Amino acid sequence: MGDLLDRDTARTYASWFRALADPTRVQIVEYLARHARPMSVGEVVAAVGLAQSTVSQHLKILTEVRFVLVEPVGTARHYRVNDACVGCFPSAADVVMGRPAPEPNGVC
Amino acid sequence: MGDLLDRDTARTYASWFRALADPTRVQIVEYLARHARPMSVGEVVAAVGLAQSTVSQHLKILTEVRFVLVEPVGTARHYRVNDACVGCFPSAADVVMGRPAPEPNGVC
DNA sequence: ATCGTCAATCGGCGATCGACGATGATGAGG
DNA sequence: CCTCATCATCGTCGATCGCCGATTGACGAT
Repeated sequence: MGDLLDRDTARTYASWFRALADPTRVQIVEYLARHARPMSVGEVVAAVGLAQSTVSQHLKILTEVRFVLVEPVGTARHYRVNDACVGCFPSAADVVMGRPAPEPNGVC
Repeated sequence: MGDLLDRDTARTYASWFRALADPTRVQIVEYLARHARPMSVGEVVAAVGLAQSTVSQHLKILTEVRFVLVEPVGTARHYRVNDACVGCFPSAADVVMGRPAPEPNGVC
């Protein structure tokens, strides 16, 4: 076992990339980004044509890494892309250079 | 069913991100990158401390998107990071802007 | 030709994923 | 208070994942 990147750092990187490792989530993110205004779950459901519970799960995964932000509005919840994260989202170059992964919990 | 990013484009993006969506693969890529010279499977096995078959599987996934290149050398096979792909690897900004995903099969 | 080495592939196992329907929680409006 | 609307959560199912040991295949050396 030679010298490797810290397992924790690798895990953090993996969790970032995993957020976009599903085609439906890619579509959801692009959809949220194109319509600049925050969108409700129902709108996303209508867009992707999957069950509401499925969309809710995907949005949960995206918000867990703070790549998507949520704000309660009445009985609805509005989701939008975290513009700060668009820039800080790890790149392949970050991995190759062994840079510390951006912490999803902290400020991006 | 509103206007969405093409499913194929989304799938291609997802396959890119999936390559780095596992901590072991992140470690392997960083390991290959740091030791600039092409490395054999056995060296990677010794580094990560997993079974040879497991490492072989990970390397297969990484080479399928051409993010890692392989070259047969005698009975061994040498793996290295595809430097061209380090720059072309899709970013979160690419997804947000709905840009066409780089084709893993073509020239990066 | 045979043996040893290196790595890909196969089959299996437990864990996780993506999808669904059903249920539960919360807030707005009558 | 009750109802409706919106969304999260739960339980389940089949598919895939990550890992392993064992086998197979390809090559170099004896």
